[in-house]
Amino acid sequence: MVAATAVRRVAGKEGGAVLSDRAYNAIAETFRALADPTRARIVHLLSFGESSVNHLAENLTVTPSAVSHQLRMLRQMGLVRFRREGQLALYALDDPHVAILFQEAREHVSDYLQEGRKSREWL
Amino acid sequence: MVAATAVRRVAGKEGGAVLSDRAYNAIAETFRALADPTRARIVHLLSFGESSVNHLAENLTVTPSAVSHQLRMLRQMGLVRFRREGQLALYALDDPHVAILFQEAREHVSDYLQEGRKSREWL
DNA sequence: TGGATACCTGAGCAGATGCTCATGTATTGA
DNA sequence: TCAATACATGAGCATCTGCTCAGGTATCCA
Repeated sequence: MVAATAVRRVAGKEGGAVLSDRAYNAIAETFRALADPTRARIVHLLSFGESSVNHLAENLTVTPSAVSHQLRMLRQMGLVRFRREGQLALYALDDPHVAILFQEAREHVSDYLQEGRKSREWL
Repeated sequence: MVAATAVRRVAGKEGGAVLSDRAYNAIAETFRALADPTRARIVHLLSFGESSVNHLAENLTVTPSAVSHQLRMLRQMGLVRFRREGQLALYALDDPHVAILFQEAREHVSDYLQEGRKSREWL
């Protein structure tokens, strides 16, 4: 019963309240969108600006088909939006939180590795 | 070739550089740790303070075994740490980035739903 | 109109995931 | 020492994921 008092104060509005199942599902879904190396790379590339499907595919060394599938998922999860320009489909990040999430995870990984639990030569 | 110039400037240190495969894998792994409703709830509960396995299990309405399995994963991924106190294993978040990540995802979901693309009665 | 380019999408498959069940280990108190 | 409590963990299974492959749609240009 260690954190019981904190957990039990189901406060009003923002703050220390336990959320609904639906909220946790939506939050987990957001993380799931970024929980794959290919999608993480897509999001990172898009943080530099909008990009076409083939351009992403070339940079990621994966087939345009695979990228298209992943972009569809990212679209459905509300992380990216796209517009057409001629034959091109130009994708971009949908809101600032997405880039912040990526940056925050990157810093967590950096801190984690700095504690000497793993090698760090890739940073 | 829309975002090509931005992508190509493989800047020094922090900034607009493309990361290594290992970096993207580690970042994706961090998101994967939070990409399940049960684990998202565990992390949210732990953001209020440390907690025992059984206490988490009761609050999440899942078996202690399932919680223990998930905690093991969160431990291996560096999101939580634990200490023993008698028979209890008390778990806590390992670094501030974890709580920030959760909060940022929560805000993303909130913004996303505010745009009227889905219902919002759970917030 | 017809071909080329750019992208989308359904089917299917190998591998990963999250749970339950059964069992093992560590700490406490009688 | 022995039972009880609190966790940990391996095995097994239903389900999900991410990819490839094959085909489909939309736009441009000759």
